[in-house]
Parts: sequence; structure tokens; C-alpha cells
Amino acid sequence: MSGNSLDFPARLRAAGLRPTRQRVALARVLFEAGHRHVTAESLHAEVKASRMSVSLATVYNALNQFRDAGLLREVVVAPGRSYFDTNTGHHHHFYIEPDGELHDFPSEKVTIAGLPTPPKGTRLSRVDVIVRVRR
Amino acid sequence: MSGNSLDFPARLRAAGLRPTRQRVALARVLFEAGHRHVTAESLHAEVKASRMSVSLATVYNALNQFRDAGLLREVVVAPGRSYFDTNTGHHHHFYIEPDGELHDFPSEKVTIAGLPTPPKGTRLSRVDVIVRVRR
DNA sequence: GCAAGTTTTAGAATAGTTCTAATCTTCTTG
DNA sequence: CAAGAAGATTAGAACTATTCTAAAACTTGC
Repeated sequence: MSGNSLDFPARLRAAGLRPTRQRVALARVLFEAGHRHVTAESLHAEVKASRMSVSLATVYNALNQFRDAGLLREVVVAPGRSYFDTNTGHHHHFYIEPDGELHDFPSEKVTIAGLPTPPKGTRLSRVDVIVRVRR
Repeated sequence: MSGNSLDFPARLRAAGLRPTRQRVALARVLFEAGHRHVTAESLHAEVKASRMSVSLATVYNALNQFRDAGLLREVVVAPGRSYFDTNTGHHHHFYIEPDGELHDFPSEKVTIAGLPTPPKGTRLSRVDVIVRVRR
């Protein structure tokens, strides 16, 4: 009932990506524990600490591919830094401004009313809510 | 009843900024017409087209100072690009993903219910709502 | 196990932004 | 309105995050 199995090669294949050694290593770090927020740099440092080494370029490639495949969601909270969220479900974010820390909160209880309809010729892609807090 | 006068030197002084020639030129481009969204590059190109030349570094400095002084609001919608919005009132944004176009919409009719309380030791700074649409 | 097509990699390249230190402006005071 | 002090501007270097390049190393289907 876990929904997401720990068979990472299979998960990658299901997403249309070849299960290369480095993609599997990255998937393991990203998805084997609970939900996470990473940047390319933080993920690179983490995987380098494990014994499988992956180049930074590959980390960037993999993050973009995982996002395009729907395995990750990109969250833009500050200029010049991209976060990737392993929680692809419907939810929103707290952003703690001074530290650059990001936290999920479930969208179940959040309701947004009165949004205008999208401009002509466009359709809704996503609604991001970012609650910015400071100390 | 216009609220914002066209006396840009006075407005800058009121914001605690010296009305230098380049800041006045930038303020004029930014504030003399209706609300606008600019990037550093777009503002630089625009002001260069007028006869007053301002270096790119100064455009960056001015945008950051204007934002810190509350004259502009920074909107982060895409990684690696900062938009500045001359509308500092309470409102939200449409972001048209393929073009990178940004549009305001008023927050009057928008209500958000059920937001969780900020984590301990933090206080609310702002709630950003970005409605992402695609063609 | 071998080609054919992908992926990885190190390093170069790019984009956006900030920094540096010299020069120039603006403001204050007399 | 002149002089000095403080602050602002500038070109270019530097920096950060990310993407590109082209060669070498994998994966896969047969």
C-alpha cells in the first residue's frame, strides 16, 4: 500500500527514463525516505558523500528530467535558486526568508476563492501559494 | 487624488533616496505611466533608448533600493529571472509560462482560507499567489 | 556480445547579478 | 556659492547557478 515502491529502476522505467547507475543513485537519495526539498548543489553534495559519485552536470540533467517526468516539482521561491520537491501532490509552501528554508503544508484545508479566469487562449497549469515568513 | 505625484525627486527623497539624475530617470520610466513589470535588463534597455544613459550596475542598484524602500515589489516566478512590479498594493499574479509574461490581478475578490499558522518564532511576511497558465 | 543510440563527464560557456575601486555628484555648512 | 564629506555611478572583474560541448562510457535490443 506504499504506493511508491523502492524498486527505483522500475520507477524510472515507468517514467520513461533509462535506469542508469547515476539516476538510480539519485532516485534512491531523493525518494527512499519521506518528502524532501533539494537544490542541485545540496543533492550533489549528498550523493557525493555516498560512495557513488555523480557529476554536477548529471545532477542538473537528472533533476530536470525527473521534473519533466512528473517525479519532482520545481519550486521557485528566491531569485537564483531552484528547489525541487519530491512531494508532487497538491500542497503549498512556507518559505522562511532569512534562512532560505522551505516547508510543505497540505492544501487540503486551504481553499482559494475568487480567482479570476485565465486570460483567453490559456488554461490553468497550477496555482502556487507561497507563505513567506520571517523571524 | 492621483496619490502619486510626478515630482520624482520629491518621491525619491520621501523614500530616503537621493534624487540623482539616474535614479530620477529610472523612476520616470517606472512610475510615470500605469503599473509595470520590468526586469533589470528590460529597464536598462528602455532607459538606454531614452537619451539618459544609465549603467546596468546602477539599474540593479536602483531596483534593489527601490524595492527596499517599498517603491517596488519583487516577484519571483521563474528561476534565474527577477521581475519588479511597480504595483506595491495587495494583489496576485498570472504567469504565462511559455512567454514569461506576468500580469497582475487584484486580490480584492480573492480569499484564502485555512492557511496554517506560521512556524514558531516566525511571523507572516506576505502570501504570494501565482496562477500559472499555459497556452 | 555487438552495434546503435543514450548518458555521463569535465570543463568551457552563458546568464543574471553583485562587487571593486576609481571617479563623479549631491548635499551641507559657512 | 565654494569646499569638503558623504554618497552614487561606472566599467569591468568576479561570482553563482545553470547549461552546453564533445568525447568516452554505458544500456539495450537483437
